[in-house]
Amino acid sequence: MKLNPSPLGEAPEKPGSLILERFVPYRLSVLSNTVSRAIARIYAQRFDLTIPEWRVMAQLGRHRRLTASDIIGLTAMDKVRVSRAVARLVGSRRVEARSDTADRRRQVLMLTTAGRRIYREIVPLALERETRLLEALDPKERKVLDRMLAKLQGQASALAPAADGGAGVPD
Amino acid sequence: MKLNPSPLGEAPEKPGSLILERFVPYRLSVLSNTVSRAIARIYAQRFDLTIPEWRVMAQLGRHRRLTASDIIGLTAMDKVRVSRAVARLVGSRRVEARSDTADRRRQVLMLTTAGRRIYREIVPLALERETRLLEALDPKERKVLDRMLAKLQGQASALAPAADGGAGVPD
DNA sequence: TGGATTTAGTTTCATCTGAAACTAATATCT
DNA sequence: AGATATTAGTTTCAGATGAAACTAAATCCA
Repeated sequence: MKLNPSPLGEAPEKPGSLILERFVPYRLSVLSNTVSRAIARIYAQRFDLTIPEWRVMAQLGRHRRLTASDIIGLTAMDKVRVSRAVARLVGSRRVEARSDTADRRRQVLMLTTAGRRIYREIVPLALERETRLLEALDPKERKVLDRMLAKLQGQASALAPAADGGAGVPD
Repeated sequence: MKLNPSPLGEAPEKPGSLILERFVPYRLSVLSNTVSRAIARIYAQRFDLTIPEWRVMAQLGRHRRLTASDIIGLTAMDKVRVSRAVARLVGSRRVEARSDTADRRRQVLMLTTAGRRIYREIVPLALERETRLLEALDPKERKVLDRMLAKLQGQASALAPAADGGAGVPD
């Protein structure tokens, strides 16, 4: 492994040349994968949960009753993923789906008792992982990170072509 | 879209509760996906390249001649991905693979003339995307981001269980 | 030397993904 | 009301993915 000095602000080797190891989109991807993988392992091993399932549970843990559409809006997942995650969670009796009498296309989702128990078990594990990750930073850096994540997400969504909700083209 | 104030450093709603939208691993994942997607679109549409293929080309663009193992070491991709990316690149005549006479398990890879032409075409596009993404930050923030990415990657690798080679434990 | 181990890279297999097509129900328009 | 358009959610299909098994070549070691 060789060190890779010369950060973003510094002069790159040659302007107009590309060094993957310093390319921010690449680094973000590698970091995000490493982190996700570490976390997914907990969910999968101990609870037989995928990340999309966990995201659904996390939202239901906070909001009590939501439709699939609500969850799509809240989690940046597409409807296929949500649909599948919900199906599995219903299958494993962690989520209950009641079809809404007012609008029978919709289903109102809630954690079951078992689901809630698992949710309460996972939350501290997840928070602990996050804490350990952020231990690498000092408190000031953590605040900066927070702000930067927000800014970058905004910029990235702006660059992204028409994908999810976003500001996209209205029709 | 609703605003999501109350950053990392701030008091969370309730200590011990988890708000996905503020959970750093989640935010990293969403951000990385948004960015990757925006970039992948360029590669795919204009050049019929996947991200793994682009990463291979990027390394060959810089290092001229590499084996698949070298690329694995350089890109945080596993050997399956590299193998497949290389196979496709050879198929599309963008990379040439010469089996190494000294060690016939190995193949030395290099960009073909066509590969190099495409590489030179992509580099400025990729850099331009990165620049636009980072426009959201001021120069100071960019430097901080660079440092943080490095720190977080280090920490994440440490947390990650035995996965890839990585910097792992030096032994 | 020759068997056991390691290394380089490929293939298999069982999932995961998402775009697009689809179904069912509601809302809108005339 | 009845046709048309939207919305909620599911299914299909064609890849992408990675762990594990596999092949082939090189290295180790007794």
